Amino acid sequence: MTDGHESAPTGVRRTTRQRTAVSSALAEAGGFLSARDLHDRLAAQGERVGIATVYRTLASLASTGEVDVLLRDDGESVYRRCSSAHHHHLVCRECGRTEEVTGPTVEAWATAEAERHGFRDVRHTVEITGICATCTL
Amino acid sequence: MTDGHESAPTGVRRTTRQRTAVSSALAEAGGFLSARDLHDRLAAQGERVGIATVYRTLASLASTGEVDVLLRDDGESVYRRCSSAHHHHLVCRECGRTEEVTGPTVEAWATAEAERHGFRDVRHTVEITGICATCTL
DNA sequence: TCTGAACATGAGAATCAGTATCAACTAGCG
DNA sequence: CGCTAGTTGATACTGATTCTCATGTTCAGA
Ligand SMILES: [Zn+2]
Ligand SMILES: [Zn+2]
Ligand SMILES: [Zn+2]
Ligand SMILES: [Zn+2]
Repeated sequence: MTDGHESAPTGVRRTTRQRTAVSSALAEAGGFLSARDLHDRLAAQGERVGIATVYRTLASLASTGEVDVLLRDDGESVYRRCSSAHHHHLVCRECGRTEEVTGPTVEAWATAEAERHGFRDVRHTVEITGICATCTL
Repeated sequence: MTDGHESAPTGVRRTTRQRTAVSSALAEAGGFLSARDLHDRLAAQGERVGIATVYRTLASLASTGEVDVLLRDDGESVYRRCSSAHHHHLVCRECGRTEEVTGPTVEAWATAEAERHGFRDVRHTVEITGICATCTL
């Protein structure tokens, strides 16, 4: 772990067929998809991209804030192209439909609550789930 | 999948050495532990309980609300004996110290936000993390 | 106390998402 | 074109959690 004589990326991000494919497939999807879902979707449209590359690309997109990552209850991560502004999600447990919600209320509450306990450098996770109007019909 | 002639538990909950051991070990621990942690802890004190049983017991305790389950970022679940009243957690990212926080504010916000979008049967997850006072010193 | 059916257990196999390897491949620059 | 650093993907691997199923226990009832 002293130097990088092997091939540690130095910061250049190349454009490849695979990265483009993953990005646009994710954009077209609109909702949340797991890496596996995305891989299948790509395969269906004839784009051959290795699952490892799908994971790598998603991780990269997530680190730049281009996609949102959600850790589902079953432990699998799902991704979605997402506005970069801080916000939370309202997800339908039935059909997966997702709405973005912003909340100065929670933001303030979370911060206040944390400071009250002497915590600093506060972050938070808020997820709301329910059954959407369509699925209630 | 039509009837249960095999041995599907019908609702009776028996007391066994293993369940007692898991419950009390969890109570003694106080904080959040993974199933593996708990298994090791039991082994250390001479209690031989299969890992599968640890998982089964934890799942059972979680379903009755006797323990809290938290899905960590790395995907592993951690458990903790917990008051049954609805509340959220404020966790230190450095030492793991945990405070329980309740919030009529978030409760109301989450519900209102969900209803505004036509969602019903609303549930929510809220986790706040930060660096506690002790770790800041 | 004795019985037996329903429950529970545990060793090990199976699953499954995600990561590590590493040789072959290619984008981008000059 | 030709080189070099960044990329890819088949595949092995890891680590958590679940499944299998033969064997061991619990406890209501006799
Ligand atoms: Zn829905
Ligand atoms: Zn927020
Ligand atoms: Zn701390
Ligand atoms: Zn709440």
